[in-house]
Amino acid sequence: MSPVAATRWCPTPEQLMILEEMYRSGIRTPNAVQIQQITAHLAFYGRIEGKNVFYWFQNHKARDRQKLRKKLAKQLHQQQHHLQLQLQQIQPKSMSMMPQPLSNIIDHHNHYQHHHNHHRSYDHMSFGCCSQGIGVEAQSKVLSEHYCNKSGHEDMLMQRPITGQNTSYGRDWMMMMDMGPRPSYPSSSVPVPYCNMMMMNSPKIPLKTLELFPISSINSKQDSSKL
Amino acid sequence: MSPVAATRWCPTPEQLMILEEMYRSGIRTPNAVQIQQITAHLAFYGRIEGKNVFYWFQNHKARDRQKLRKKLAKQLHQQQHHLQLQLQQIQPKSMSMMPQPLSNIIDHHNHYQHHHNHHRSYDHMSFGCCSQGIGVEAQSKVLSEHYCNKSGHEDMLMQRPITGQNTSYGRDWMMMMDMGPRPSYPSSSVPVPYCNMMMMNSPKIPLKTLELFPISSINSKQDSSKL
DNA sequence: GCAAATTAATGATTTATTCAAG
DNA sequence: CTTGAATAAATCATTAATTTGC
Repeated sequence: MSPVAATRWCPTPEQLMILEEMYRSGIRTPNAVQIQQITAHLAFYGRIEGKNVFYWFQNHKARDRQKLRKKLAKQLHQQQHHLQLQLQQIQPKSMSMMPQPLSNIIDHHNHYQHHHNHHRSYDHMSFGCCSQGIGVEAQSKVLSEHYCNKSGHEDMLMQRPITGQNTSYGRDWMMMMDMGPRPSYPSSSVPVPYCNMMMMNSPKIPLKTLELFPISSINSKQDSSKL
Repeated sequence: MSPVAATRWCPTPEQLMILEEMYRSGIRTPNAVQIQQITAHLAFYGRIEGKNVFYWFQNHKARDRQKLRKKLAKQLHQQQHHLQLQLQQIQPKSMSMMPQPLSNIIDHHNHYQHHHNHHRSYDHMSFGCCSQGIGVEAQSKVLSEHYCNKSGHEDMLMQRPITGQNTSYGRDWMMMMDMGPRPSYPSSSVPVPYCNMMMMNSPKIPLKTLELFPISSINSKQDSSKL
């Protein structure tokens, strides 16, 4: 048996530097094709597989967020005190300021009434608090933005395909799968709802065509097809 | 146009943290005055309206309860199960053949076994330098992964293969990914220092390694995607 | 100086959550 | 309401740093 490769991947300094540079310059969740390419290039410096690249970005991003969160939490810990004081000023005897254990009881008590009241007072609101493609993702986006803010890309950051799936690994993997098992559909017509146009994150192109011709043309077609 | 504002509210990390802290400290159904106050405070960190605060507490409370319910249900179920077992012990009948969801039992006993034969693998990687034998190792991995495959239940026997990868949804696409890395570099290829290539924000992709990797067309857009 | 012991980092997996399509 | 896709969070496991006693 092969004496090597029975252990976890350990990035060489070169690989690490490149990955970090990529991260710094904004890559967070590379799609399948990107991963492929990154992997191919990093392979020059040592053993590496696609999954290593995938995991590296996942972990790095997560730990970045984690770090940032701790930082913010610390910062806010002080504000916390301040806030509480102010809240107490608002309603010195408010039940809502009671310690947690009582919350359930309290809640039961005034649920009906409060709910009713508020509902009334906000009668005019539109109840569209859901059903758009923004959510946790966006939040984390904000986080990472805080961390590696580049310039004025904020609006781009917030943009997500409004109705569509998030761009991501999933579809890409499927496409790769198509390479092997079964070509369910001709590579020209891909049955995936494309909505990311401006979002530019998924080359929904069967991988096999990668080395043959520029994908941009296809992309542009798709772009115009939606939205 | 002005960045956003036409989309639903998306709490900034600071806002979220403050809201969560308030929730933790007992606030469940803030009244109108409180909402106003909270809103005013949170407005410091970003766009926010009273209704956002209102809905946030509403949703958070609801989901909290939901979580709790599930948890309790689970506990109860377990207790029942234990009780049953105890009863059966008292009155042992045909316990031996008791049909049980094996998955539960089998499940969490993984823990891989160690492999201490490998710190060797660094030898040829020599931190600091590069440009040598890569390429071959990946195969063994692919091979071993090939065994524990979905769809076959005989694989249960193989579960927790000694060297690594656990079963799971991850593996499938990793295998797919393995198609790509293709560590076998064309002999001519030179490791262009290449960090920028993948993420050049420029919409038009300059690029040096173009001849080898058709990245340009793909990357041109995606790269800026996630930054 | 040196390993054994301990701790910190980080690669790899698993679990929980979220969104929205059916 | 259920379910699939995506992925963030939590966790596990191993490797590197480091501390420690000799």
